[in-house]
Amino acid sequence: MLKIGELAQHAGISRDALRFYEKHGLITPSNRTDSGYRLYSKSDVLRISFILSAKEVGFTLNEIHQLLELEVTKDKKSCQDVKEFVDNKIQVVNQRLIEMKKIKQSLKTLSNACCGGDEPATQCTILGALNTDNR
Amino acid sequence: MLKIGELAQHAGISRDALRFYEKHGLITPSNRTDSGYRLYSKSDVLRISFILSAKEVGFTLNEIHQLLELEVTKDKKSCQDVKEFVDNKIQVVNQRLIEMKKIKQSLKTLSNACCGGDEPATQCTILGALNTDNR
DNA sequence: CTTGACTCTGGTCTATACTCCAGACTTTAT
DNA sequence: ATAAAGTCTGGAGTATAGACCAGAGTCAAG
Repeated sequence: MLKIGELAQHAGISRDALRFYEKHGLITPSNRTDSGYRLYSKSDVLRISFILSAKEVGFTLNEIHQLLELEVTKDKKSCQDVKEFVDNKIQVVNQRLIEMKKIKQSLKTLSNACCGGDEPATQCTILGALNTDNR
Repeated sequence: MLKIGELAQHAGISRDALRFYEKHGLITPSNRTDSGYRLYSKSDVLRISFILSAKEVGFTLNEIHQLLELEVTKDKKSCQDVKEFVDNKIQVVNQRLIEMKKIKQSLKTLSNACCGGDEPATQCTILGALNTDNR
């Protein structure tokens, strides 16, 4: 069981962020000490790591909440509903993957076109790289 | 040359968003009519499309500004500086790509595990999918 | 030549995702 | 035993990315 500061450090976020997530229903510490200190279990750690991944990927806390909710409402929601929701998210992720690869290619083009020495970066513009890519 | 409403429609964003980007130095319309209407050129369109892609990928407007600035400051910044900055962004993108693929895999696992009929989604939890993936 | 759609500037308002106190209590280290 | 470090709740403040509105001017069609 981890105290909030330990989990925060482990996850690389602030204590306030953890309390914020809790306030918005994304996570509840498995336990509290008698004095009221939050105690986080191993599965809490997993949950936080999912939240952070999903955030990194561009989901809002609200969407992440919905994703996590699927667990809670499992008996009420039909599989079909869940499947539709999730499949929709997959499409969003796919679109982002495409954009991401485009940007990455542009950045790479830019980085490569860029001399690497210390001469003026006359060639170095992203839009230039984009144009180059588009040819 | 497009007026703001036309560009907005074309790009799928609001006029306000365009003016907002302008206020924050991400784009300036190439021209104005005598009466002061903004006129956007082809390269403005390209610029907007870059901005939107970069946003989709998770860059903040501030970061996008910096990326676009590379163009403006090309004579002041040495290539080495630009390269470092860009290479750093590439790493960020790579990290996001990894997270993205992980999430996508989890969502897929979830979607597949999910019956597809209308029985209760007893198996359907993301954390479950994550655990399954991690095995 | 007027009406409706569009645009202008400037300002206020909103949602999201936190951060940063304050004042009080708890735990840990010396 | 006491000081420092950590935690609690509640609330105010901040940054980002716009949305929305008012009042005034502009343009296009009938």
